[in-house]
Amino acid sequence: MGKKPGATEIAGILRREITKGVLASKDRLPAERILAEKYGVARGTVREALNQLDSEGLVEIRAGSGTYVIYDPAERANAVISNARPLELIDSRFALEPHICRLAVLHATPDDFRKAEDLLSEMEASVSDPVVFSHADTRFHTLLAQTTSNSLLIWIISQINSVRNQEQWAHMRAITLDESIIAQYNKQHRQILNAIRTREPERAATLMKEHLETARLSLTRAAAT
Amino acid sequence: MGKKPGATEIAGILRREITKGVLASKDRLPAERILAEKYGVARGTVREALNQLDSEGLVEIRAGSGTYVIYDPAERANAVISNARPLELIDSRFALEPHICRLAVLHATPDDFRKAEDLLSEMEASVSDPVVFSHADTRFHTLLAQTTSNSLLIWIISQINSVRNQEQWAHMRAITLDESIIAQYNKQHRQILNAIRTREPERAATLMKEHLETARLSLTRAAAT
DNA sequence: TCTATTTGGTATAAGATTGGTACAATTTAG
DNA sequence: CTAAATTGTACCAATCTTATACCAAATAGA
Repeated sequence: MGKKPGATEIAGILRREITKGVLASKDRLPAERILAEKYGVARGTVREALNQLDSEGLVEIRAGSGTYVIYDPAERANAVISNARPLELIDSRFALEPHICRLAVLHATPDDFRKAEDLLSEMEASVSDPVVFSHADTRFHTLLAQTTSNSLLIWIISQINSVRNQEQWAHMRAITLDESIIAQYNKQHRQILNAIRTREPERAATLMKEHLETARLSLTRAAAT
Repeated sequence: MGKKPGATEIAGILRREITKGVLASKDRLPAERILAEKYGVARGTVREALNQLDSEGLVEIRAGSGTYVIYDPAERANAVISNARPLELIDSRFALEPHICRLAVLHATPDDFRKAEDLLSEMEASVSDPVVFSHADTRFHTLLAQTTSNSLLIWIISQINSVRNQEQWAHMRAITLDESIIAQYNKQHRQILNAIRTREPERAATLMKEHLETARLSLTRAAAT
């Protein structure tokens, strides 16, 4: 595996150890000569790696003293996303997606409807395949966000979707998505799309709320099992 | 599976590894010759794949050095948020905050009300100081999000609020926040808080919508000047 | 306090590694 | 069959790594 680590690789190794907490803040790293021997590279290479981390603000190099970790893991916002719980996710979607439907009514183009139809077809052909359905479902809700042309909303939805694509949620899909549930979702998706097509903002928003309520119920039901 | 990978397929493999975080930002990809051997293709094919990723902005190719991942979700977040336009921000808040009010009705504690009262007092004492008012206003809306106890919503609102604290928005405040507007905001804030206190979710949500509509109007009016 | 040790800072030159490019032969797709 | 893509090869230029030596700053111990 590790044939010939270079400065970038050394920096990557140390960066991961720092951000993962293996090397805590204020810790002193081993001396450059020690690190060089440990990773089997020249001292200049270790030096270059440490300078990269220094310019990133991860470590502080003090001449004659050593190299110290200076890193505040609290400002790491990504952890919030990774640790979001299912009901928190649903509540967030409850806040966002009905209004996204209202905005979609205002901005949806024929091209958007064509793409949405394709996704609905794909989902309707996948009632027995939760994995394929779930992927198309995510793209459908993403598409609705994209029709708003609001980059901030699109980004927020993409962040929320990144949660759903994580490994821990695969099990959630497996226990909540049976054929009858998927069939119900498909029906609701089509109703929502129709309401947007006929330019009924409040109806589209209400249908989306019902859709999310269905999802919330299937979640709590599964959790009770 | 491994039939005959072409340049597009190689690019797809690497793209997934990058976006899924297997290859983190600043990491160096294996040398073209290594990748060619790994995937069983010629170096030219790997080269084409890397050029695709380069034009997508996912990697940076440096002659004599290597190919480096430059895709960082966190940086993208900053870019999106920094470039958000005022009306996009209002629309996003329109999506989020009414429902946050509904959730606040369910979860608000006496301590939350006490903190909210403090902020209202601070804002009411700042009708002639847009800077102080605006700061307290941000904290008020943040507090509402915090009462939901939904870490995902709290994080989203904090991200949105980070926009409002930026320099370019100072000018926006200056031209939209005169004394009468601030007085109106204060009145609306108090109405919202009262609706939450009396546990009227829909009334709180409606009042929040009216509040945001007022903000939207003052924005468009200022933009027309 | 003074000294020895440890640590980072700098410089250098040779050699290894990497991407850049060109071209003809071959395979694949339409 | 034709056009495009892939392959295999060779060489070039840019960059990085190595190895060594010595200097300066900080630290630890007498």
